[in-house]
Amino acid sequence: MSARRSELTRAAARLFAEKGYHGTSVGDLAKALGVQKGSLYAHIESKADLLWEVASEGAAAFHAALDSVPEDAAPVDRIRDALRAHLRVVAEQLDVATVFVREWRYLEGERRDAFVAERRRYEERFRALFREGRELGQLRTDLDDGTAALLALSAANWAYTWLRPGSDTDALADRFTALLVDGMRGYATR
Amino acid sequence: MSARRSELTRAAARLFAEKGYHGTSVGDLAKALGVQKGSLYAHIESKADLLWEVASEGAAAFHAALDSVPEDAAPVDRIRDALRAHLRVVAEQLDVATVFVREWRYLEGERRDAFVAERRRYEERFRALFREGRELGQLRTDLDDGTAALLALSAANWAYTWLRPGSDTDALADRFTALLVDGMRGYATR
DNA sequence: CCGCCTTCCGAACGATCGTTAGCCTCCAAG
DNA sequence: CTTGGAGGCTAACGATCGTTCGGAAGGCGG
Repeated sequence: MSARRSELTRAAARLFAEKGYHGTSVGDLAKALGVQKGSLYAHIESKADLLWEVASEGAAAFHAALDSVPEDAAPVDRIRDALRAHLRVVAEQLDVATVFVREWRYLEGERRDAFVAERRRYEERFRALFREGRELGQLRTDLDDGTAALLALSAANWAYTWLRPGSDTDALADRFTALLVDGMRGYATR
Repeated sequence: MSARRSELTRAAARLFAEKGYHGTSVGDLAKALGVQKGSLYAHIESKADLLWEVASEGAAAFHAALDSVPEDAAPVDRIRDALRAHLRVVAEQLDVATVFVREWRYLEGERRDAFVAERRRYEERFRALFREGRELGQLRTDLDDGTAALLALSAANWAYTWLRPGSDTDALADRFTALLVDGMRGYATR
């Protein structure tokens, strides 16, 4: 992919995140590149292509982040690492993450279906961390792991609204993990 | 406000939630009422009025929900009640809640400023529950109440994406609260 | 019965939308 | 030296956007 084309994708991510997909016109994208809007069609077939591309980039980034979590570590450590990895993606690729979380729903047809499947798969991988943690006995055996995963995923998915680039996302993820593990009333058990 | 006008506001909430503010045309709104689009201007001055109205309705609903939390109850109970109240609003007014959480950012000018102030005030009221819980000693004294509030608010604000009308929101809120209080590893202390 | 108010229609407004077309320029590979 | 592709231009397309306007029903209070 040409350098110009990459610039276009980056501009699309930024503008879609800032003004929304339907709030961003092809003219806006052209202006961001300093070009007439008709010229963009040397690079794309339609505006929808850009949304698909940015959304796919987001899916790839989050899956790659989860891939970095070691499979043989202790469950609590894996949960902490998964949260670290997720928040790092959000902070380092905020525009892409925003499109991944909020703007994907303007995808249409089979692209939408394909994206939803990838998104569901990501959340399922996340959920599995909690289920395995309970099954392996490192988390309380009566844990409601579905609720725990939902709570963690809520924090992860909501992060794009408040997380700013440059934040110490590892520390943030560790605070979330500590709270999830020990709670607000319990006392440290280690 | 006339009955017809209320119908229009409800249709706007539904369509803005389903297709987004910029993805909803005045023609779409007119079709929902079975009317020509020009006819809507007997009720409103602009499309932006409807967004403002729905967003304001959401702010009022969430603040009213927090008002229902008794001030003299124990901190943990107040947190549980606040979560219950919030999730109940989401489930019972899903469209309005969706606009309140996601579509408000297309407000412009002083309306946007006013909304942001109301939203910040709501989150601040929520945060105070955790801070007071720590200060009053019912939560661990070394609690990171900012992180705890962020976690709870994330769950609350993300709920519109998965919560369906008719869910048992009280039970849901109780599960969230139990997890926040006791954690995934701790054992019940009562 | 009159006049007003609400509600809607049908038509049109200018602006902007996403997209296409034909033409031009530049540069690198053959 | 030629040629072809990449990238950009200007102009225009039909569609749709949010909004305005004049007129006309219909009901309701005076």
